[in-house]
This record gives sequence, C-alpha cells and structure tokens, in this order.
Amino acid sequence: MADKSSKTNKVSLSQVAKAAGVSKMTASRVLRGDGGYSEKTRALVMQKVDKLGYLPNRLASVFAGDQISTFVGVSIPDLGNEIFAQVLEGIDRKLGAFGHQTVLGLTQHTPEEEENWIRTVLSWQPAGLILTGRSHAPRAIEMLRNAAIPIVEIWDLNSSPLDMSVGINHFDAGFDMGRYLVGCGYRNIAYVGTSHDTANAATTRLAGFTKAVEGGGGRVTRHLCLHDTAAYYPGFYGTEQLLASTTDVECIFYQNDAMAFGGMQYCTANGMDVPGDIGIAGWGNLPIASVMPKRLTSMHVPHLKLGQVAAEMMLARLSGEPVVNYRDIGFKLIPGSTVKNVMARG
Amino acid sequence: MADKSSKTNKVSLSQVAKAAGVSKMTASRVLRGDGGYSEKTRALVMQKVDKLGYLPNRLASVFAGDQISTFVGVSIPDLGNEIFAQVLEGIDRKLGAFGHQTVLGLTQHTPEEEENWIRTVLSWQPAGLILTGRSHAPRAIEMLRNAAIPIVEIWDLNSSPLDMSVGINHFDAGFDMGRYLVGCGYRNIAYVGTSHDTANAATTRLAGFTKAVEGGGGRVTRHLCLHDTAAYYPGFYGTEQLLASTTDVECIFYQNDAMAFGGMQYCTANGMDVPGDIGIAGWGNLPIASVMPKRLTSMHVPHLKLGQVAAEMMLARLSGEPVVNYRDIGFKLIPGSTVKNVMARG
DNA sequence: AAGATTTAAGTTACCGGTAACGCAAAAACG
DNA sequence: CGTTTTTGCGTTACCGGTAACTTAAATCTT
Repeated sequence: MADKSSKTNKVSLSQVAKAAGVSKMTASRVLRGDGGYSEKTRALVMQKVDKLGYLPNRLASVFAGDQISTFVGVSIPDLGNEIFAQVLEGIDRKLGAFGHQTVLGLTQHTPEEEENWIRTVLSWQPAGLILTGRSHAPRAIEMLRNAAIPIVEIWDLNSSPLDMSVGINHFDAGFDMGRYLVGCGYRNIAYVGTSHDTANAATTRLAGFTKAVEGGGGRVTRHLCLHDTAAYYPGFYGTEQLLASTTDVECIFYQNDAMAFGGMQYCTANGMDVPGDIGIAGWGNLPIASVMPKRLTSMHVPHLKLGQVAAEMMLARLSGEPVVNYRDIGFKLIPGSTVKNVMARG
Repeated sequence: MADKSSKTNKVSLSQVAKAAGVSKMTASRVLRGDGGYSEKTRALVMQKVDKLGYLPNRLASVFAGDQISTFVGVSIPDLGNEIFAQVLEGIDRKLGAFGHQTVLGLTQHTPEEEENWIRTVLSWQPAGLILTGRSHAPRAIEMLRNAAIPIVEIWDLNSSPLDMSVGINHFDAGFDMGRYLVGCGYRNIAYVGTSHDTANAATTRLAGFTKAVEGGGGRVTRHLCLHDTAAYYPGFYGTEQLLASTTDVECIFYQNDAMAFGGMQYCTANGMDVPGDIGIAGWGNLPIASVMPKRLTSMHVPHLKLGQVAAEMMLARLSGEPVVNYRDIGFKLIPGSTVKNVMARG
C-alpha cells in the first residue's frame, strides 16, 4: 500500500541518497561514474536506485548549466511529402543512436510558423537546430544568432549558411535536368508543382531548369503551381488542368516523383502513350519509382543520407570535433524511359 | 563590439530586471501577465525584454515544478511507412496548434528500443506520451506507471490500456476483409507482409482475416513475412517469391497498399491480369490508391484523424477536461476493382 | 484625519541536480 | 613512525525561474 502510493511520486536523488545513507553528492557521483566512492558505496546506491525506480531529472542537470542538452530541434515542412519523411528518418535514427532526441517542428513552409517554432524550441535550450530551407524570418535569424548553438540548414545548399549547411545545389540539379530533356529533343516543356512545398528550393531548381531549357533552344511554356501538397493526386489533377488548356506540350517536368506518377497515370488513363505522346520527368527517385513498369526519368537525391549527414554534422560539432560546415551530397540523373531517347528523334 | 559579444550570452530574467531597475519577481509577473504591477513598469520591462532579446528559459520554469511541461513524447515505428508518417503529422499539427512540442522516437517496433527511448524521454519530464502499439517491455510499463503522466496508446485498440487508447480493432477489421474476399468467391488466399512492421497489429489483423476466411470455407494457404519495410519494392519481390513457389493462389492480401501496389506491378509486368488472373487487396487506402488505374481493394483507416484524436485526448487530459479513454475511430472497406466481384463468379 | 484596504512592488526559499571546495581517515612513503 | 598523498565522502553555493510571504506607499472609508 505504502509502496503503491509512493509509486506516483517522483523519486529524487536526495531520496536515493537518504535511503543509502550517503549524501546527495555521493549518489550523484555514483550515477555518473565519476569515481570518488568505494565499491561498497556504489553497490549500495545502485541497489537503492533500482529499488526506488529512480529516474534522473535531466531538466535539473541541464538547467544547472553544467551539461549541454541532448535535444535537437528539427524543422521539416511536412510529412505528406515522402522526401521529408525520409530526411527526418535519417536525422532521427542518427541522432537517436548517439543519445540525442529530436524535437519535431512541422513548419509548413512558412517563415512565420518557423519563427514561432524557433522561439518556442529555443526556450527549451536545445543542443542545436536542424532547419529545412535557407530562408528564415529576420527575427528568427536574430534569435538563432543570439542562441549561439550549432545550426544545420538542410535541403537547399546555402553558400553563406548561418552555421552549417548540407544538401544539393538545386539550381545546378535543375539545370542538369533541363539540359537532359532538351538533349532528348524536347522544346516545349511544362512544369507542374505546388507553390508552398519547399518553395525556395523548388523555385531555384525551376530557375536552373528554365535556364538550361532556354539555353538549348527550348521553352518552359507553362508553370502550374497548385495550392496543394506535392503528392500523387495533385500530380494527376494538375496534369488534367494543364492539358485542358494546352495542347502542344511535349514533356512535363514535375516537382517530385509522386506528382510525376500521378501525372503519368492521368496520361495513360486518357489514352496517351508515355513517352510516345508525352514525356514525363520527376524528381527525387522515390521508392515508388522502383516498381513502375517504366523507369521514371528522375533526379536521384540521397534523402536518407542527407538526414544522416545533417545529424552527423550536428553531432560532430556538439562533441567539439572540427566540422566542414558546407557539404554537397550530390545528385544523379536517372535517365529512365518516360522520356524519348535523343537517338529516337534523330 | 560590446554589443556583439554580449549577443552570444544568454539573457536571463535578472538581467532584464536589473536593466529595468525592478526586481526579478516583478519582471516575472510582467512577462506572465500576472498583474500586480503598474502600466509604467510593464512598459519598461517589456522594452528591456525587446532590447535585450530575452527568451525565457522553460527548463527553469518547468523544473521549478510549477508548470507542466509542453513536451509530448511520441513513439512511431518508422517513417518509411506512409501510414505512420500520416499519423505523426496528425499528432504534431494538433499538438503544435496548442503550444505543445513533439519529441520524436523511432522505435523500430522493438520493445527494447521503446524501453530505452521511454527511459530517456521520461527523464525530460514530458507532459505526456503517445505510444504506437500496445505491447511494451515490463520495465517500460513500470516506468510509465511511476511517471504518472497521461499516456495514449495508438494504432491497435487496447481494451485495457495503460491510460488512454485510440485506434481500430485490427482483428475485426481483418475479419471484415477476410469475409469480403471469401464473399467474392476466393478460397485459396495468400498473405504478404513484413515481420517487424507493426508486428502486433498486423498479426492481430491476420488472425481476424484468417478466421473469417476459414469460417467461409477458404484457406489462407501462405504467409510470407519479409524482413523488410512495408513498402513498394518488398511488395514486388515478395510477390515474385510467393508466386515462384505456389501456383494456385487466387488472391493476395497485403500488409498495406504500398506492398499491394508493388505486388500488382509484379503481376501485370508478368502478364497476369488483375483481377482476372489474381486478386489483390491492400490495407490503409493510401494516397497512391487515388491515382491507380483500377481502384485498389483496401481498408480505409483515417490515419491523419487517428493522430489528431490521439493529440486531442492528450490535450484534453492535460487541461483537466474529462476524457473518454478509449476511442474506436473505425475503418471502412473499399471494395475496389482489383478483386473479382462475387456476381461475376456466380 | 485616522484607520482600513488596495496596489505595487521586494524578499526569501525552493525545485533537483552538479561544480568547487573542504576535510577526516586510510594508504603510501621515507 | 611521522609525514605526505590519496581516497572517500560531506558542505555550500548556484543555475533561472516562481510561490508564498512581506512591506511600503497609494487610495478609499467613515
């Protein structure tokens, strides 16, 4: 009975110490393996720890200012986009393996939400922050500087990062894709994406893409920016919308593979042959691509690795190791067979 | 210069108070809007807060034991499975809207990892915990009881939850699917899933499914349990594996839609007609289903809502409102057209 | 105008750990 | 065997807030 009621009360270090007949400090030393105690005392304290079910209060030790926190704040736009789910998975697995915890923030791509989230999460004295994207509200930047903690900006490489940055150069990657499609013979190309999904990276990517296409004598005739998430169905209806108002599009470049898949489904469902009647290119080389009947033309970006590297940079900085604060993880064009081959067009 | 160097130092309430020429306590009252100060003082303090860029230290206030934490620990098996990404999104959006933060734990379906994660996250004095699944290590359960904080177990309804539970009855849902497929005329049915993905719920579901199938005169002839994630490609190669050793399977029931889609791709790629030659049924009614040429036979479970409801139960409990501690969010069979209609078999 | 009440503060103690320092007993040393 | 060193442990102070209490001045009463 007495045992039962005591269960709901948190056991503090003092209680453990009292039970073991030693001082709080001795108990603290035992728990941290600091040395400075006899084996007999150690055993006694540990026994009481077990018996009382003592759990240390990290709030107290971090608060005392003597230890750094094990929290890392991670902001991600949304999880409906598989890409970011993969990135987050990479981050959390790596952080978790080194005893750190992820405090999640789904910031929906808006700087205001990000700013609010940053304010809140900073008040918890995190060890560091991993932020998706490179555009932040001015007040957010000020808070981040004041906080003086490690910060990793991911996704879109930032040549002048707040602190560290890892990702790819979306302009270059977009350029490569544009050059490839022009090289395949396409001249009249459309783009289908969403407006609020990684707004900046997608915009940068499209800029690079457009430059390459125009440089090769083609044109990006239409940009369709849906107010939706970058998922299967928006790709489907976005394509419907696009083709309803345009008839001369030869190839469509989508914001990601999920949208590309949705678009391809629309095309085939409406009697169009891919790539015979229309070319399709996606982005991200998502898992879905591995089971498609035709290999989707896409751009491979190692998302899981991106998350892992971001976490590694954070961990290295936290443990005081020297860190390269700028890492390009690269991309690779997947030619696929949803666009015509340049040879076939001779 | 002096300004710059001071930027990296954290500003404490005492510093604000000193700058404003008032006591720490007065500054504290102003910040919390407690009353007990003049308008003049309030303005003065707030001005200093702005000027110094003061950010409260929540560690301190929560630690002082006077406020409850705004952290909620959320354990999720993995994010490679879209289902859980949706659940997490639902949870975090709802929690975030009410000023709470998600501390993520990817526990990979193992009770040991979950136990370790629980130990760590409890040491941060969270306001509550949301856990996926209903099976926990004995020591984890003990810690959870001792912590005496709100706990929501999600995914698989738990009729005797630790505290609160929300999800669906996977046995019943599996049973419904089994009955449906038998009703379509199938007798020789196979199952393809993964072993460590929501092990318990999937197992329970399969048990219900098997019971219904056998009750209707059919048999679940093969269970293929891959050691992989429940994603597209495992569905593809799992199906290949299954069909290599069996020729009389009439219908395959998959652990989720992603696997089902992968399986369907294998079948069509190998000249089989779906549902002409083989029936395909999935689970979860995932977004991919919305763009498939044939509506996938599946079971709709409102995952985003599941997350939201879990968060709502947590928030209600935290604000002291009365809470129903057991909520069935229901499921709905999607007949689809990847299985034969019973009429067609007449 | 003297007493009662309200307002606007300040003071003290505490949350649960840990750093820094102190000190007696035991061990090592010459 | 006396001195130095080490070992083992206790004491004190502090982190940054907040509850509870106190106090002095301002305002209201009759």
